[in-house]
Formats: sequence, structure tokens, C-alpha cells
Amino acid sequence: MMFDEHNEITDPILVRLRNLDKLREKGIEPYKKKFVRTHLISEVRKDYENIEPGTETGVRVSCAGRILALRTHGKATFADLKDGSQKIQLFASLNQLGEEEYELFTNLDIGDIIGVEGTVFKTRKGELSIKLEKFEILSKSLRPLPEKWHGLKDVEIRFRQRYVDLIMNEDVKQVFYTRSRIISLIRKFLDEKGFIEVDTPMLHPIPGGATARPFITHHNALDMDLYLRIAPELYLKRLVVGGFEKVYELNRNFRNEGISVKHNPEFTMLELYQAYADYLDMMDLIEELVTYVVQEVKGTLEFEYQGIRLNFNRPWRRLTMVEAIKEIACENVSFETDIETLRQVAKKYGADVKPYYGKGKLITEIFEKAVESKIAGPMIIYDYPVEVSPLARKKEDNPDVVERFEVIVAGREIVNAFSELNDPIDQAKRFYEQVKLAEAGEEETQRFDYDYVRALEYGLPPTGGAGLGIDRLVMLLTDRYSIREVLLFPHLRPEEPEEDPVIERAKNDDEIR
RNA sequence: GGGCCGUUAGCUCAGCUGGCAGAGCAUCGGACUUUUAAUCCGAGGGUCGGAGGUUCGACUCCUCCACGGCUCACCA
Repeated sequence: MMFDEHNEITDPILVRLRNLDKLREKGIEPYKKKFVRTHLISEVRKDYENIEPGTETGVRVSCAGRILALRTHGKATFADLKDGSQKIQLFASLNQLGEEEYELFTNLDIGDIIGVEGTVFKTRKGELSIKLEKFEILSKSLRPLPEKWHGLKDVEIRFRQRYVDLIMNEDVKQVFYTRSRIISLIRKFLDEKGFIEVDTPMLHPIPGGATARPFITHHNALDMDLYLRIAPELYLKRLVVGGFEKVYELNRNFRNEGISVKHNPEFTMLELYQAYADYLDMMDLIEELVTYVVQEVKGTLEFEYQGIRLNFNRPWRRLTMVEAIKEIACENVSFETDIETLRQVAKKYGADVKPYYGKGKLITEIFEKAVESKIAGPMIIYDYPVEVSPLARKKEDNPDVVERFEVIVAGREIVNAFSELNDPIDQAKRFYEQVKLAEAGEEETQRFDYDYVRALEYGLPPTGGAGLGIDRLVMLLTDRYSIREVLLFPHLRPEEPEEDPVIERAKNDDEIR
């Protein structure tokens, strides 16, 4: 019900629409195009935070921001103003503003965006404030903000209307400042090492570079299906063939898989490739990169993630997959173990063992089910089975495994890296093995990419490559349990449009016109 | 996709074994020139997520649906 028995408007949006109308009746335009401010609120705070209570600086400043609280006391009113940098108290008095302006100020709604001009002073209670001389409504807010004390907690509203979450929850805003910082630190680190950032296609005719189900889309003019990329890997290595010896791409991948606390359909990856390097060089580079970022962001290399103690001091512990299984799960398995035993062990840990799984896949299953989640880390797990690594170079003294490693932190993979397979004949064989697996019924396999093999035929220098999951790194450094907390707009099902009095108003205006 | 849990005023939440729908904040009206979760007086505000069903009677029990959370599976 939007009207009560006295025919008063009770719907909060209608109340605010009425307030908007009142402003327009007074000839005040509530949506301005520009406001020149002299100070960010943080600058005012920085310059005058230390003045004594009761001090009038006489210094004039103009600031702008959103009203988050209003405390009226008859002929004087306090308000909290928040801009992108900080919050400050405003003091408005009838004396200073005059009757008309003062009434306008007390009738502001919480959430309104205003520009102010006044002098800096500190109240007797020691609150740094701006004594208003002038103010201007810059944007009228038509929707009530959540309650000031409990704030916004409803997770669904927080994600659907992230803008409200960001207004209300400073810690959420900090997560995204940190995210931005992490990304720019990574770019800075790689740029200084002589890497160049490149943009390769997001629309792939063949989804490659990873094992995952792709999103399919369609190009109308060419009448062809295209896939949103699942990884940029094959394009980046083509660039190494072309002579870019240090390249990286830091951008989105798309995978048509389940959504969970660790998975979003689109997520951000860093992939980097360095010519004339191998996976051991990648271990060093990744250790250096990650410890640099951790130190810059956390100020220390030892911290807790969700109660798990992490220690990023170098060198990180390095174990082969088989060693890790032995040490952490106390299972003595290897490529020497007969396949039936491997199957039994894998099943024991809950793996869904398919008949066509070879020893390598079974060992990987055992590692993932029995070991991975128990590692605090960071720990480097290396010597991955060739069976699960179709793009990595085989180890010279052991053809069962490849020169590949993953970095595990808090039970999760955050880095995957290897010496790139640069033998075109071997690569073609691996693609054929993937095709055979697909025929055997494996749902997720890599597709045969003829042009990629052709590129290798020209000669890919020995190359080391690595991929780093940015979202997961951000989760670690911001201590967030869910990936949604580090994505500004995590994927959600569409909602039913709610009734919106503002849109109703717009429709009615149209009818009048 | 499976399992478990949740959805009550603008927000945060109560609401017992089925019996008149509640609080705080916000809003509206009034008082108040140093408050800061301002205070004081007064008032209004609900399709109890949606649709069915059981019942004399459903926020409460049952079924289905929607959305969300956690979890398992696929995956990073």
C-alpha cells in the first residue's frame, strides 16, 4: 500500500519523488552536470585532522559527495558527507545559510549527492567538520539506502546491486581497491622484466589451451559458430613463434562449467610466456612475482587465509606429485604401481574412475582427491603426468611425466606452468590422443588445432609458460572465502523486474506528452 | 544437475506445538544551535518470495515453482 489512511504517501520512493517535485517547483534543478571541488575529503582530513577541538581555521574548501546521515537540532544540523576518498561531518546553521537554504538542507534525503562550500573547523567534541556557507544539490537520490547501523547484509542484494554494497560497506570497497592494486603490481613487475602485454582474440574458432567446456556464440555475417576463449595459451605461443620473446595477457577467460565458491563462468587469468626458459625458470619467476605482490599488498610474507597460516618466504617447498601423495596421503603409488591398484586407491578417495583412465590420470585423481586440499602452502607440485598435460614438454629422463608444476595455496591451485611442448610432431600426437579420449567418451578434451601445429612447424623456441588465477590470488590476499566477493558483478540468474515508481512516472510523463 | 538451508515493513531481524503481523533503524508530523547509532513526543507503513493444497482457521503443515546461500559433481 502506497498511501495510508490519511492519504499520506508512505512508499519511500514516492516520498522522494515528491521531494524532487518540490525542488523543481522552487526552480531548483536536482540533476546538475558539473561541480568544481577544491578538495577531496581525504585532503581536508589530512591537512586539518590535528587541529585542536573548537578551532576555526577560516579556510574555505569545496567538497562533494553523498549524504549518509542527517542530524537536525532545530536551528543547526549535522550531516555526514562521503566522497570517493573519505567521510566528513558537515555543520549547517540557520544563521549561516539563511532560512530558505537552511530549510532546503534539512529537507535533503539520505543518499543525495551534494556539493558544498564552507570553512574547516573542529567541533568542541573534536569532530573535524565543514561549516557550510553554500551547498548545491547535484543529484537527487530516489531510493532509500539500507539502515545506517546494520548496513546491507542481504547477499543477493549485495551482488545484484553492487553499487549499494559499495556505498554501504567500506570493507567491500577496500577489496576492490586491493584487487586493482594487485593487478597493477603484476603489470608493473612484468613490464619491468621486459614482458609486453598483448591482446589476443576472445572469440575463438577452436576452443583451445585448456580442458573445459566453452560458451558458444554465433557470428551472423560469417554465419559461423565461435567460442568464447577458455584460455589464450595457443595464441600467446604463436606470438612467441613470431618473435615476441616475453609476452603476457591479463584478461578474462570463459568456461561453461558449474558455479561455485571457487568458480565463476568468467574469470581473470594471467598467462605469460618466456622464450629460452623452462619450467624451473618459471618456478623462480612465479615465486618472485607472487612474493613481490604479497609483500606489497600485505606488508609481510606470512599471513592467515581463512584461519590457514600461509608462509610465502622463498624458497617455496617443491614436491613431485608422487612425493606429495606419499607424504601427505601416505599412499605409496607411482607409475610402477599396477593400474588396478591405482584404480582402487583413486576410488578409495572418491574419484569417479573411468575405464579409459591411464596411470597418469589415476595418479592425478589421487593427488586431487587426497592431497591438494590438505596443502596450506604455497607449495610447488611438479612432474605432472603426460596424460593430463597435452601442451607440456615431456621430461627427458621420464616419458610418463612432463615438465609442469602447479602452485597450491590453501588447498587451491593458483598457478599452472610448464616447459612448453615445442616439438610439432609430439604436439600433433598429443592432439590425436585427445581426440581418441573424446571418442572414448571423455567429455572435456582438447581439440585438434591444425594452425597451432603449423605454427610449431616453423619453430617455437624453448619456452616456459605460466598461468596465474587472479581471482584466487585476490581471494587469498583479501581473505575472502567466496570468489563472488572479489568479483564486482558475479554471475547471478536474472531477477524478475520489480515495480518501480520512477519508471511508472516516466511512463505517465510520456502519456501526457 | 543432486542434497541441505533460507526468503516476514525501505534495511537488520523476532514471530513457540496452526489462533488478531512485531521490534530497532529509516520514513512522515512536532520540539530542539555542537550532534555523531543525537535525543524527546506522535503517526503511518506488510500480497509474510509466488502458485496450489490440507484445515473452522496457515507466516507457521504439505506439494510445485522462483531466487539466493552452503555442499557434492564438472572445473581454475
